[in-house]
Amino acid sequence: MYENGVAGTSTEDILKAARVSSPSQLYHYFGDKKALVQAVIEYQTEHVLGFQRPLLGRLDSFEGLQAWRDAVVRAQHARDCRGGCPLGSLAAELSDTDPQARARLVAGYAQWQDAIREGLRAMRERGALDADADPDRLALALLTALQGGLLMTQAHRDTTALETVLDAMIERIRCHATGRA
Amino acid sequence: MYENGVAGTSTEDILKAARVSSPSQLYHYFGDKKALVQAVIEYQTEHVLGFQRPLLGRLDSFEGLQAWRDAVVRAQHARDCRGGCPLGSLAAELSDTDPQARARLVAGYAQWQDAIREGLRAMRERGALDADADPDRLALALLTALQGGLLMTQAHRDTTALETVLDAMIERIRCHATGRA
DNA sequence: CGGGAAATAGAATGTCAAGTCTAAAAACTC
DNA sequence: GAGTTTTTAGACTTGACATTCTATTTCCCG
Repeated sequence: MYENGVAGTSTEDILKAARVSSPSQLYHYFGDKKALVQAVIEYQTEHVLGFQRPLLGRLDSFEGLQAWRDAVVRAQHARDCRGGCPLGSLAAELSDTDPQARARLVAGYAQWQDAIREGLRAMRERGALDADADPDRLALALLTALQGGLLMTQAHRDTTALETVLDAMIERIRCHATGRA
Repeated sequence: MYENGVAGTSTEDILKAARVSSPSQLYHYFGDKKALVQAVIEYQTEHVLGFQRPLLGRLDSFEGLQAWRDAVVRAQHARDCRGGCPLGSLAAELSDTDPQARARLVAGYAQWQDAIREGLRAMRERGALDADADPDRLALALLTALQGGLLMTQAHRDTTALETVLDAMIERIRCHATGRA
C-alpha cells in the first residue's frame, strides 16, 4: 500500500505479499479492507516513530538536529526517493474519503510532533535554544516542512527539495540559538 | 479527481460531471484514462499558476509575501481544508506508478518555483532582500513548505500547520532582509 | 487418542469499472 | 441538398476486485 497506494493494492496482492493462499485468512483476521488499512496506518505510525524517536529523543544541539536531517535524507536515498512519507502518502489518499483513517493519521502526526517537540525542548533545556523559542510551533513547522520535502522528493526523485526545506527550517531555528536573538 | 483521487474517480463519474451521456465521447477526445489524467494535470497546473502568478508577480516587499501567505490560507479555508494541493495530491498518488504523470507534475512544479523565484528576485531588486539571498533556493524551500502545509491542512482539516510553516519560512527569509544580516 | 474450536483452502458470487462496437445524429463541404 | 466526416448514443464485453461460502485441515486440551 505504501508502494502502490491503497486503491492500487488488491486483496490478491496482499495475499501474495503475505504468502498466504486464501482470502478467508485475510477476512478472518480483518473485517474488511478498511480495517486492514487502519492496521497499516498503525503499523506505519509505529515504524516512523521507531525510526525517528532515537534521533529526536536525544537532541541536545544543532549537531543532533543536523544528524536527524541527514538520516532522513539518507533514508529517502536508500529507497530511491520512492514512496514519500509512510503517513503522508496515506494522508493524501485517504483524508478526504475515510474519516477513520484520517483520525488515525492525525493521531500519528500528533505523536510525531510530540517527539520533535520533546527533542527541541531538550535542546532548549540544555541551553542550545533561547527561552523564547516555542518548541511546539517549531516542531509543527519542522514536521510540516518535512512532509512537503518528502512529497517533493517522491515527485522529483531527488532529495534536493527535502534538503533545502529542512536546511531552511534548521536555519530558522538557529535564529533562536542562544546568543543570536 | 481532485476530490476523490484518480483511482476513486470512475469514467462514469466523469461523464456525469461533464453532463455527457456516452463513454464514446470520452474516448473520442481522450485515448484512455491516463491521457485524461494528463489533461487534468495540465489543467490543474494552469489553475494553480493562474491563482499564484498575480500574487507572486508583484512581490516587492514582505507585505506582498504576507499577502500571498494569507491568500493561500484563505483559499484552503474556503474549501473547508479539503483536497490539499491540486498538484500535490496528484503527485502523491501518481509519482511512483505513472512516469508520464510524474514528468508533467515535475514540469508544473518547475513553473511554480519559477514564479516564486521571480517574485523573490523582484523583492531583492527592489532592495527588500540582501544581495546574498538566493531566490532559487528560497523559492524551492517555500514551495516545498507549502506542499507540506497543504497536506497537513488536508489531514487536520485545519490550517494551523500551513500557517505555521509559512510563517516560519517567511521569518527565515526575513533573516535576509536588508539591514539585518 | 478424540472431539471441539480455530485456521486455511479454494471455488464462487456479485459488483463495478475500463474500454469497445454499432449505429444514429450533427456538422460541414461542395 | 447529397455525400462525407465528425460527434454522440447506448448497449455490450471483458476483466478485476472485494467479499462470501463450504469444506477441509490443523491445533488445542483433556
